[in-house]
Amino acid sequence: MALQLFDTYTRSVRTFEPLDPPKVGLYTCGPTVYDYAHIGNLRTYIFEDFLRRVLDWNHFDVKHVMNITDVGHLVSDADEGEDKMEKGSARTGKTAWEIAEFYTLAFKQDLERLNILPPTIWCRATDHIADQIETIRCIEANGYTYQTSDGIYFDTSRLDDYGYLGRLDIEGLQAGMRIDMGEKRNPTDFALWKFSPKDRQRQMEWDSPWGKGFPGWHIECSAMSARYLGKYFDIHCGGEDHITVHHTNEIAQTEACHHTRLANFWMHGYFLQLGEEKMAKSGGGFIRLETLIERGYDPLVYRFFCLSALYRAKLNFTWDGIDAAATSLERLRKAVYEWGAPSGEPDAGFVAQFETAINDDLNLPRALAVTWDMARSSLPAGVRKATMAVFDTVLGLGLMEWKPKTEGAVPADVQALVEERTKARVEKRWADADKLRGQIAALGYDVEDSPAGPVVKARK
RNA sequence: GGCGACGUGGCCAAGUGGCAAGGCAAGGGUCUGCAAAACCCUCAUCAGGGGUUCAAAUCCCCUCGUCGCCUCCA
Repeated sequence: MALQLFDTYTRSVRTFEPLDPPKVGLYTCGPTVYDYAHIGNLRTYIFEDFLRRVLDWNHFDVKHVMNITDVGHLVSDADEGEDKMEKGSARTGKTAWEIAEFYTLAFKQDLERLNILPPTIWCRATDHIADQIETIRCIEANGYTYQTSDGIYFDTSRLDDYGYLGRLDIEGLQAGMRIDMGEKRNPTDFALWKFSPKDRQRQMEWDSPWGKGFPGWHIECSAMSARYLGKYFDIHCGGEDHITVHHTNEIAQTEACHHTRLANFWMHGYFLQLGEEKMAKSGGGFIRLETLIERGYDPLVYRFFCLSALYRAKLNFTWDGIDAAATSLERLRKAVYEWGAPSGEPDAGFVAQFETAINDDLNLPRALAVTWDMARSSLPAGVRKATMAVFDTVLGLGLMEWKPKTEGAVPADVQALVEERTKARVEKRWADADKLRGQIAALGYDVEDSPAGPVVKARK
């Protein structure tokens, strides 16, 4: 079955065909590095990783570009020019550059812990100021800009199909406006270049044909994607929140400059819901991957959790849900481990079922169901293992490498009790054995009898 | 105020016109001295109402509920 993907631009599932086979250009909007990523952010990167792996599965040659936004997105279009980087700087006393570096490293560590494949190319906004200026000049030369007292703006009324991606109701937006227009001509207009405030020095500012300042929110993606992937490439991804503003404006910029709609496919990951509301950096409920680790979960439990829902549906985060994922993943890992070494060919039938699921717009929940069917099938263990090796190239759960944890040293007193109990069991003194198990439990250890002898485990 | 999405068993979640995947939990069972682990079995008519159809969780309408976007946001 050929790969089918949902395209937000056309609001339909389409057969994916590269523009220039077998090459595939993939651009995924990266983080703004002014704070840690929360697990809601990470859900989107996990989705993009599944996409990347499914493209690999289909033998495409993927060039994956991810940006790091290390220059201030403005707090709003109409404000005084304060941005999140400078704000973070004021909060912590570090320079904006140090903050960007710190959170970039933290972000990359999160990706690594989640088994997310690194992109082919990382690119930072501050390394591409010249490209951004060049793109703005191009837009200006084509007549889509105007200047106000605080910057150069994109005139969205000049594009007939502005807002098509988000199916924006421009008049409706006018009616229910919640934003301060400033000097903008249309509510949907946005800054391409902002001037530095006259009364103070910004940490991040550059010279430009329009004066000293810094780039607007959306221009970096148009500029950097064009540099690395060309004016029109295969797939552009991001979170669902990007549909109506960020990606809509990227498309506007690129249409104004290059006369293309930037990407052939537009794909969006949907939000992780925390109880009744989305997880937000402002407000409560900021859960990081680190938070899960502190609570004793393997980071891959979160990846597994994301696997249980479609990328195109919101997913409810609950601790019960995480527990369920932890238990489930543990069982799968143990089973795969106990199968021993792979032998023979992967089972063609199950591989075909798996492929049908993932090629159907990344239906990972169904792929996971196939995985369980396969795991519990009557195939020889070696074949199951060989088949799982193939599945895990997409699942990315590290199933082939996993080993049961070798228990840390058990305290001598516990060990002594365990040995005493073993002796009691050999002599069939059951009451004594149970009593000893109780004593061991009181010290915080569980003892389980296996054919190979007792297994002692520290209680969580 | 405008636009949009969603509402499936105790929980998470597939399925979008033809007898409701999967995981977790729960109950029962096999195994075990007893347990644990593992394995097996059982467990839903799809928010409510109306309509279209031979046939609807799946299409249309209404009601109720929840959420997202419109402001930096994955």
